[in-house]
Amino acid sequence: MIGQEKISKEQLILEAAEQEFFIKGYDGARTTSIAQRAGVTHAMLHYYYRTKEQLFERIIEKYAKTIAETMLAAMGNPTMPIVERLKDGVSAHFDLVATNPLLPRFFLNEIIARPERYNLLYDKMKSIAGVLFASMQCEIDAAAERGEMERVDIRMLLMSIFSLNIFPFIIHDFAQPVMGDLMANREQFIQQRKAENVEIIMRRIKKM
Amino acid sequence: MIGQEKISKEQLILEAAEQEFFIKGYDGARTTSIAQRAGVTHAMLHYYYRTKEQLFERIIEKYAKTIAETMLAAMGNPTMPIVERLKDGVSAHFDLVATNPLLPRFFLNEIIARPERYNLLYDKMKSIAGVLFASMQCEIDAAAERGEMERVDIRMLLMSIFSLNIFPFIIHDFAQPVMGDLMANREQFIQQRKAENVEIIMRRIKKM
DNA sequence: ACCTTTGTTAACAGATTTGTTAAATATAAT
DNA sequence: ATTATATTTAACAAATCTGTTAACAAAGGT
Repeated sequence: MIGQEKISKEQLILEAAEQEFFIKGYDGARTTSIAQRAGVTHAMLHYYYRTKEQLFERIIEKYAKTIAETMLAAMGNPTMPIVERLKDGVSAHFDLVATNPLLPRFFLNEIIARPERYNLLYDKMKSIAGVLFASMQCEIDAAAERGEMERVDIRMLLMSIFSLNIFPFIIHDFAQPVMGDLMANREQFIQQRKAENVEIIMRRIKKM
Repeated sequence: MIGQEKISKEQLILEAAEQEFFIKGYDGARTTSIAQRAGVTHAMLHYYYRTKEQLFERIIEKYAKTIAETMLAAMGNPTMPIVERLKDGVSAHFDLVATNPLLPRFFLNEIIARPERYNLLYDKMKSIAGVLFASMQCEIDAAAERGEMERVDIRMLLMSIFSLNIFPFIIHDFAQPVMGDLMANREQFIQQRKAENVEIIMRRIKKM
């Protein structure tokens, strides 16, 4: 059989689980349904991954790095001057979110449903965020002093960036039917939305 | 017993179900857990509400109007001039979201997990939105023509408003630990966040 | 006091779902 | 070819969860 790509069943199950978990969450997902989606019996799922829990953890592990990188991307390139850096951050963060559009909602839901599970993640984030926030705030204050931008709280600004970049993907399927032609072409809409978010943040920090 | 408020068990169950469904979603919620939270046996839950499904629908019914009103509030007061109207809309929408901070995430999740359930809601929204969008866009274009504001797409602007007003409540519990003192006082943070969102939207539409 | 309606409990039944096991088949190594 | 190892299937076991039922208790009206 020429050109017949052979993907292992183990891999098929993992991909099916991803789709199922992302849409229905841990509680809503069924091992039998995941197996069915992967085209195998559910005994196979347990053979490769033992339990639903372990299968889930595999997926969490797989995406933990993606999430961390995405959030870091919003901080932009540290070598740039702060205004450009923020512009770059908005754009880079948006692109990464767009690459995994279902990930934020999935992850937030799981964290809210079982917060104790993610204590390690928290501690890591807290220490990293503390340092980053401080240094960026310092740069902002200096730039504000020079009249290059408004003095803003970096935490508020990042919350705005996350809101603007993530939420449109969360409501995407809900909003599409009521938005007329605006979201008809997905690629086009995403580009427009990115430009809009950059514009909003740039106007927010522009000295007036 | 003076001052001893007596709340019916029927009501206690409904309130417990609300909390449970809001946090864990339909699939994650357990009728036994809801009953336990309400301080009754789970047979009582079935006695009053027959099935988990019907109990869930009661809650959906209860909040459907709230959701519709909240979204409409973002359109502001139609008698105001458009710039003030938008400012009023951001503020009013934020306040309503803040009143039911768990509602948006809950509702979006349920709609995404079972879209077929909400077809009536969709049709109603589509017809209402179509008219409202058209009239607001008309006002914006007229104001832009007079140089009072930037010409923007009302649908993009509303998506920005929804994003900024809703997302902070979705990530609230997740963000709090990493934000230092910023979110320590909830009331204060909410006021700051509202002011920030108004500022962002006003800067977005300001003529430059 | 008596009867009716409503509320409450405990025990249980049925369905669903996760997970196991043992036997059968295929694959690879020696 | 033979052995060992990996994969696959079907049947089953155990746990969980939803929903029912029958017996019992409380409240309210006549």
